Amino acid sequence: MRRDIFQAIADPTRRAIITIIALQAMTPNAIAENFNTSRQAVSKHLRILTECDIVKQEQQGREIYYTLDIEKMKEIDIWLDQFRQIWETRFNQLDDVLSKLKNEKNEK
Amino acid sequence: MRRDIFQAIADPTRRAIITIIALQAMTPNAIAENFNTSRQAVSKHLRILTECDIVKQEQQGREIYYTLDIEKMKEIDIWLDQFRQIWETRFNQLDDVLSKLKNEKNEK
DNA sequence: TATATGCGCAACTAATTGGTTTCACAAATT
DNA sequence: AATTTGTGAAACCAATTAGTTGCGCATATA
Repeated sequence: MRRDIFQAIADPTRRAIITIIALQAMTPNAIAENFNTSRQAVSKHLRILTECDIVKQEQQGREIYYTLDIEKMKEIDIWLDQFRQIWETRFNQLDDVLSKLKNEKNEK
Repeated sequence: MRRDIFQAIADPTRRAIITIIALQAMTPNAIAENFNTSRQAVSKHLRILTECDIVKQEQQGREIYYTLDIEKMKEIDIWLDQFRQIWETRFNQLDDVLSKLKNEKNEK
């Protein structure tokens, strides 16, 4: 089974869970109450997120609090870098076009 | 079937295809030659990427050139914004700690 | 005109997914 | 001590996935 950050964020329910536990630690029950899913379904997603190694858990009595390991999100950011380079290149090209137009105007 | 950008980048083969056609337009055959996959497998991935609406195609005779619609990648970037806010907050908190330490030093 | 090439697509397969129902167990509450 | 609550996990299911093989069709080449 593929267990990486891209697999983790592929499912919309999982993305919602990620968004919630990014801000505060939460129990599976509390997460399930936040949107239309059963506790068990949330539990399964949390298991997958754990296997993807992007959540931390802390036991308090019989409750287990899950939080997102936010730093792990940077891996996606890093993958996006390759496009950012192109975005910037295009921007620079647009910049070139603009300065050319400016020069042509000045030369008149 | 879920057909969004997150589904598009969930598969590693698809991520490789995305990376290749981000830089230059390519035919399915040419893409397949670049890594260990059959032409048909690539074709199926291109179909999914098309359904996810992140590729453009241009027919030239019997060849079809596929390119990435790079702008669509920004959707991922936008989703990451929520974490970027937290990253920055943490950075600012670290900043606060540092300036406090500095002040304490000065007070001695 | 006959053959080779590039492609999409349908049919099939094994594996994976996302969900449910049911259970067991530990911790809290009565 | 009995009951309720919070949880993980197993068994099951329908749907989806990622790949293969084989086909048909249009375009290029001989």
